[in-house]
Amino acid sequence: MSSGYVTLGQVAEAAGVSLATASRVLNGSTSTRQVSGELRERVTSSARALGYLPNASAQSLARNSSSLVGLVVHDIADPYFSSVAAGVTQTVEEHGLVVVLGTTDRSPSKESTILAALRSHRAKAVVLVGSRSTDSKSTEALTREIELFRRQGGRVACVSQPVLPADTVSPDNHAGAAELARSLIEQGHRKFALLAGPNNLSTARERMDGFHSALSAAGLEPDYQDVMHGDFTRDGGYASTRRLMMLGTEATCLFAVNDVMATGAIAALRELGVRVPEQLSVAGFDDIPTLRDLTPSLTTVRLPLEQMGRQAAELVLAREEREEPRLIDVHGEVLIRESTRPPA
Amino acid sequence: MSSGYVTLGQVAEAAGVSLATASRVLNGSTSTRQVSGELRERVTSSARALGYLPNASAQSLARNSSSLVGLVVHDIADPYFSSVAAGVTQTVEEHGLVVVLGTTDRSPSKESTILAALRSHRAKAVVLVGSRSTDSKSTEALTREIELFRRQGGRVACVSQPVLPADTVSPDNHAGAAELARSLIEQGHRKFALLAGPNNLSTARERMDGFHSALSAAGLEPDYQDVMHGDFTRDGGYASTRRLMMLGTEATCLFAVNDVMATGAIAALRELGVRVPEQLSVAGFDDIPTLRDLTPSLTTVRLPLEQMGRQAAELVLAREEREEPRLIDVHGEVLIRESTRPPA
DNA sequence: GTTAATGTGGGAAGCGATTTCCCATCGGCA
DNA sequence: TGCCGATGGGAAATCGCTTCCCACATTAAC
Repeated sequence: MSSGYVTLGQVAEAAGVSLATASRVLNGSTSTRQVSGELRERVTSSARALGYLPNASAQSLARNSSSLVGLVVHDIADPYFSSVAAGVTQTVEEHGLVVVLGTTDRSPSKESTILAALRSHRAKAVVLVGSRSTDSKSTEALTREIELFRRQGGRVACVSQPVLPADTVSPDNHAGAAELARSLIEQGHRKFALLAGPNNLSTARERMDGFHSALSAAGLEPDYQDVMHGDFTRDGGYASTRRLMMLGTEATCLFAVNDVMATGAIAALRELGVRVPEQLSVAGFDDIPTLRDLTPSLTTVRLPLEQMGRQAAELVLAREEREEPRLIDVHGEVLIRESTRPPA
Repeated sequence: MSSGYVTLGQVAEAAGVSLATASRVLNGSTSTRQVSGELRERVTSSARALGYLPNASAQSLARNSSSLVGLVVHDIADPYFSSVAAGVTQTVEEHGLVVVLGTTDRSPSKESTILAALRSHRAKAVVLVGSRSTDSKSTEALTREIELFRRQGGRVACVSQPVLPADTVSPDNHAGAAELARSLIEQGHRKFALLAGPNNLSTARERMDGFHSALSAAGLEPDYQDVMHGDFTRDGGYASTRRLMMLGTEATCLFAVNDVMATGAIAALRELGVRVPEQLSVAGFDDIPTLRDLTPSLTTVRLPLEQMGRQAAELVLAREEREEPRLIDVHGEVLIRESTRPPA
């Protein structure tokens, strides 16, 4: 009573039935087994009376599977990840399961560690959010970890990274960036500066590629001197932009591969006395909800982040056990707002 | 091999020792027991060779305690919570533990559900973030849940809510809001409009009270017609502000009890053609990192959100088992920025 | 009126660790 | 040489729950 736990055995005893029966009742009749109504009632009521709460560890051990679902992000404070995380969390909780949050800090080794922990807990599934480095070196350990995870019956889904043979919710970065580029060209821009991401991240590269291909299609040669590599963070965007401006550029429009970097860029430009969009247009990607109130409002490519999280979770929690890894394509909608305008 | 798990038994067998010995080695010698160096080596190496990974459920069952630490927030997409969450997560992971994320959606019943799940998993501790309703009705079940949780040996810490008898990291909302009010008065403001939070949330009320008390101290009577109640969300702030302006106000400064609502307020004012700060000053509270790049930059009270998360986690993970619930006071620093200026 | 089919409850064997005893062995010391 | 206290290792009991399998009963089928 004071420090004790109520066990199934105690419930069974109180109800005057065997452990097996009590278990059956509380599990809503395992498979086709039936329990008479009267016993069922006795068990449930004494369980309630005793305040019985099953020991999840014991259940996991016996069932060899837990009610845990992993959610792996790089940085939960980053609004991109927190938006997706919100979707994942909602869905997982709706299914009566529990979210285990792991943050990688963008380190592949940490990611492997997290996956191992999930494996150790016999997690039911895991949703990997954000793009990973694609160079085989650092992916190797991760891939093996994932392989082990699914060998245990765990399901895996990715958001924004069709790297692994797993269900994936993938925004069409290439098309979105290309469409954005076309809109900017249409506005009259001819020379662009680019705030790229780390080159080994698929997401970053896809957005760059999409942007480039649209430029090429329009007969424009991107000026590679105006490409700065950032790290997807606000401060990275800020620093890269300062560097870019110090070096000097003739670009009339700056495309940052995500909104967070674009935010840093605008901050840097303001400090340097460069007015946006009058002197330099700025465009981003993602349409981060928290950043929608920036001034000037960001021209960007909208991604339904929260919904993507929900879809990934659904994918991984779906009863159906399909062979083919599913790929859900997400369309990004170009939003022309205040931060871009036709060049002077 | 193909679908199997490696158990401690297999490791022991491979090393030619008993289960007990293998367990002792892998746990770094339980209590004062020593294992000879040679055996120790044999065990660790065959564990590594076999790719042994302990079954966390089995460990939890045997030890009656898991490596899980709960993190409960209202809405992980809200930058306030994601900032604190980042701090908590960092610290928990540094300790080699695993974070279980629960989102309440601001519903007390969901919160109880989460706590029960944590109890069921024998979580080591839980960090509750964000203020809860203080009316006893909805707190009752939660309090009981918490009581049960700690009876099981679980530790509890709260961030920003010294409601329960638990370790708490609490910003000094009253003092911060008062200091902010004094600064605004010093700027020359005499009539204020207030975007309050839900009245039953301690955080919201403390900030209101602090603000009011500073006004009174300055001989100013707050005009209660200009108090709008919001819900801590951006859209709530937006809607309340529209309502406020429709009703008309003579205030020269609008104080929103958090940055998120202030953001909504600024958006509404812009739509209404009211210039900030020229026509109306706006101040917030929290200094949300993601919102620092707003234009105009927000006058606010800075709270070290991430650090608060870290502290709460430290509190709950500290080895020392102190009797008195600890209370860590966090000072909020007033930051006068662009969104407020002396009235015309 | 047997035999077979079905429906229900209980017994007991795991699940994979931890941990408590208990025993064997090895020195040390008288 | 003999006894005793350490010391290191193993057998086995748990932890709380699920589930296979058997027993008994009731009813259906012939």
